[in-house]
Amino acid sequence: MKKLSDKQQRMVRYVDRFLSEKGFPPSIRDIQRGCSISSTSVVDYNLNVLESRGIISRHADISRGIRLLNKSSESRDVLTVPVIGMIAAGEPIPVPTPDTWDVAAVSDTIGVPSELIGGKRNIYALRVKGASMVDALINDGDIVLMQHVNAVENGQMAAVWLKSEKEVTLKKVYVEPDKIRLQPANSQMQPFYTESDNIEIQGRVIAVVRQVN
Amino acid sequence: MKKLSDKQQRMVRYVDRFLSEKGFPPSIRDIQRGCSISSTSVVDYNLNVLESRGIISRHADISRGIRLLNKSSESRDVLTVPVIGMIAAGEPIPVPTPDTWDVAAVSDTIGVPSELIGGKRNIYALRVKGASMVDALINDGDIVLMQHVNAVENGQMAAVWLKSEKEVTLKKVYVEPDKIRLQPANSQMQPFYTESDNIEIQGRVIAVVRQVN
DNA sequence: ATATAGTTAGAACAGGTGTTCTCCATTCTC
DNA sequence: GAGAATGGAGAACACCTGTTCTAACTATAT
Repeated sequence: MKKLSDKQQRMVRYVDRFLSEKGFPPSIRDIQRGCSISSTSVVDYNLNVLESRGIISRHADISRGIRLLNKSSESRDVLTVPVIGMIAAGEPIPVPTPDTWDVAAVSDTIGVPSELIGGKRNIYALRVKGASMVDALINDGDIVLMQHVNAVENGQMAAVWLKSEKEVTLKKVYVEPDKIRLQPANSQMQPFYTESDNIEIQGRVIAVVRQVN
Repeated sequence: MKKLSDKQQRMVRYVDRFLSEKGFPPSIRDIQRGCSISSTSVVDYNLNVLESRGIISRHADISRGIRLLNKSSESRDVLTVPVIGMIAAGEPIPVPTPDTWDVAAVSDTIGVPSELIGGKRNIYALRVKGASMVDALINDGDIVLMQHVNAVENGQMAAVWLKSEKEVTLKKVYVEPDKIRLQPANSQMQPFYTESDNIEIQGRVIAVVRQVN
């Protein structure tokens, strides 16, 4: 990939700054003035070069129809997800209540890029306590992003409450004839089988975030 | 505060959707068509109402000069981190170059809440390929946030290149008399010892992000 | 009913803005 | 040096688009 000319780099920076300061893209004549370019056709020419390199996208005949690509362009905002409690092997996980969504009632929150959540609803977070989830490749202190659901599709990772064992575990859930197969995320580990009426789906695992040290 | 009319609510939703889908604001005639409004002057009229209520801001005589206000307060900062390659057991990890930070050169990026990074510099991301890192509780497909450094403090998790084994591994690094101890994150696993001149620190692990399913 | 504020319709105007055309300058290749 | 490739200048055109004007239509209160 050939390097961008000095002028083209200035233009990209200008568009970026303009966009974040004003909230809408610059017109060609804005770029012309902002980058001290003598003619609109020069701007047009270089914008076409930038588009052919996939750095921006343009929309013909649309004012300010410039868009910076490569910028995780879609909803690059952070959602604030409440960390409503701990998850450990020996106890059921906390369940979100209407109260939980009150800003005041939650002591801890975590910022999450909205792309990780992808529009899902009923999202909350739990902090993992203890090393009982290592077979799900989840460590002590990790944050698990959960979606509050009562059932999951085959193969989805879920927080499962084992009634007779009085234990919660994070496993991929497969419904098989007459029984349930709980498969650890670590494929080197053995699956676990149990009766369908021994389990209770407490939530679906959306993502795991671990901050090291 | 008086309630917004049905039409005004539709307009706000339309602007929001348009903005996140296209990356630039709609024109008045876009809104007119999108909300099935009969006249541009009606759009103009209601936009003025919305502006006087502080819901949007407009810029006179500027095409598509509409901006949604309440969004800025919610979107805390996300850093866009380049995903510059893969990390696998058998090969050295890609190292960031000045080129890598070029907007054009990076194909993939990930949004990360700035709190995860905490002001650190030289951050990049790698996608994990293969299951060779399970003893670091890292799965195939996980994203590893790295900091480009040449040395780490005792006990910090690092990407270590083992020269004689020709292998990269993610371990906690401890300097001991005459040798180096590489400790897996999974405390149930055994540490690995090697000579100090057999290793090369390629970067420090900042965080791990796993998106499930 | 009358008045008033709020809202809508339709059209036209004027400036903003993307586009394009022609000519020119520089650099590189052969 | 001829020619191609790249980049630039200036102007003009045509459409996009914000704005404005007039007239009419609701709704509510007087």
